[in-house]
Amino acid sequence: MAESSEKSTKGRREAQRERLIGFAEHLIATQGLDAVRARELAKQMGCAVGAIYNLVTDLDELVLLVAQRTQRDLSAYLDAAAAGDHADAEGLLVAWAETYLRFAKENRLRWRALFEFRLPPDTPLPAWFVKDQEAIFSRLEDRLLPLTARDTVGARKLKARILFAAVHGIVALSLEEKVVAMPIEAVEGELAAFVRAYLRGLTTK
Amino acid sequence: MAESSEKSTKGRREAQRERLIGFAEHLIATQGLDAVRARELAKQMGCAVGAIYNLVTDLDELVLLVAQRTQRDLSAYLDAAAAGDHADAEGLLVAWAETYLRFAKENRLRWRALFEFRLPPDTPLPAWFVKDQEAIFSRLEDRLLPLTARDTVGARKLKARILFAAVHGIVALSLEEKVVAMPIEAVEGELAAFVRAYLRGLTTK
DNA sequence: AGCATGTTTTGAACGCCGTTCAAGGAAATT
DNA sequence: AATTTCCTTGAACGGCGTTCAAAACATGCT
Repeated sequence: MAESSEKSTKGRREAQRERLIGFAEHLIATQGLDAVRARELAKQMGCAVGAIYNLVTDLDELVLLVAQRTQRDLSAYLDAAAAGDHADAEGLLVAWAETYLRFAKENRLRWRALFEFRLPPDTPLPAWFVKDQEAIFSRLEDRLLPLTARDTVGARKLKARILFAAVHGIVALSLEEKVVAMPIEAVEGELAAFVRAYLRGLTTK
Repeated sequence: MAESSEKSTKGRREAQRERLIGFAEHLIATQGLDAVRARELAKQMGCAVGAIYNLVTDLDELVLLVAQRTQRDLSAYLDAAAAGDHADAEGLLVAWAETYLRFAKENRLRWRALFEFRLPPDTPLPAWFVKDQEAIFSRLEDRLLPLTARDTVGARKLKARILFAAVHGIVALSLEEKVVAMPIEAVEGELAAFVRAYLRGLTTK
């Protein structure tokens, strides 16, 4: 009957899993990565600690699932920014950089968790996680195309990632306050200039 | 008599502190930040757990002290790179970027710890830590001077930090393997081009 | 020398943590 | 109804950072 309340037992399990991810997401968003603790989650779920390990193998897996959601939210931000009109490819790339900064600012703890989590050494990122990441970068590659027309596909892929990494570095060090004298307000004013300068340098040989 | 073995009790305390920092540094260098554990340090020091808290208020403080050493080592790398001869300011800035990458590669865990540690929220970085950091950036500022002659001091300070942050982001994402398809070897080949492109873009209005 | 005073060292204990697992309960299958 | 399969429970395990009463040591004084 009611399809959203119980359904098959398999569907119920899946629903519980979603609920768990939601709680973890909320904990991360409000208190940071370290707040994801088994006993707290159990309390919120209304179950015993052990039950969590039926929905998820690890707390690490849970964190990764939240990270996936965060990546998707970021993707949505970028899509929204792309919807506006931009004179040229550079305009959109600049807008994306500023969108990234805004996303990080507005979702600080969740965004931070994206780079803070560690999976056991030599464990590669799972394929489902990488897939969402590719989606983000493929956008960048497309927009870099007009500016790097003479590059191979591989070289362009790399340049897209380098541009992202550079912008990320700027955003990260500014928000993390690990490096002094990089106040966020000042960076907001300079980020566009940075991207423009790099792109200008890319094209002027 | 023997001045290096005991001296005043105050000096002994200081020596023990150095020894402790050394062990912590070694743990970080070989096993990462999480390996800094009170009981393990006590074992290496040959004392009881509690004694550690006489030399250091926290494990956090200890980590910060190690971070300071790492910053200084990085400083030495940069100095060494500056000793070579470079045609122009750009040449040195490029060399520094590549030196930073090399430092991160050769001291991976220690370098990572520099950005991984967290002090309690709203705790500012201690002054003694900030001081060593300034030393690193002031170099950059000096070299950026010819390229940003028309900027105010503040604007140049910011640009120096932005350049560092950008390079750091590229190095970090490549070494952390959180973003796929940024293999270190490929980045090694592109980092100089990135810095050159940015600097070229900076000067060509 | 003995005693009193201050300082340092000790390690058991506290309150957390992630994770496991024997036991009991519920649901599905026969 | 009986049986098998699955899920849930929560005490228990080993580990963590940190504390603190008591013991050991050092120092100064008579």
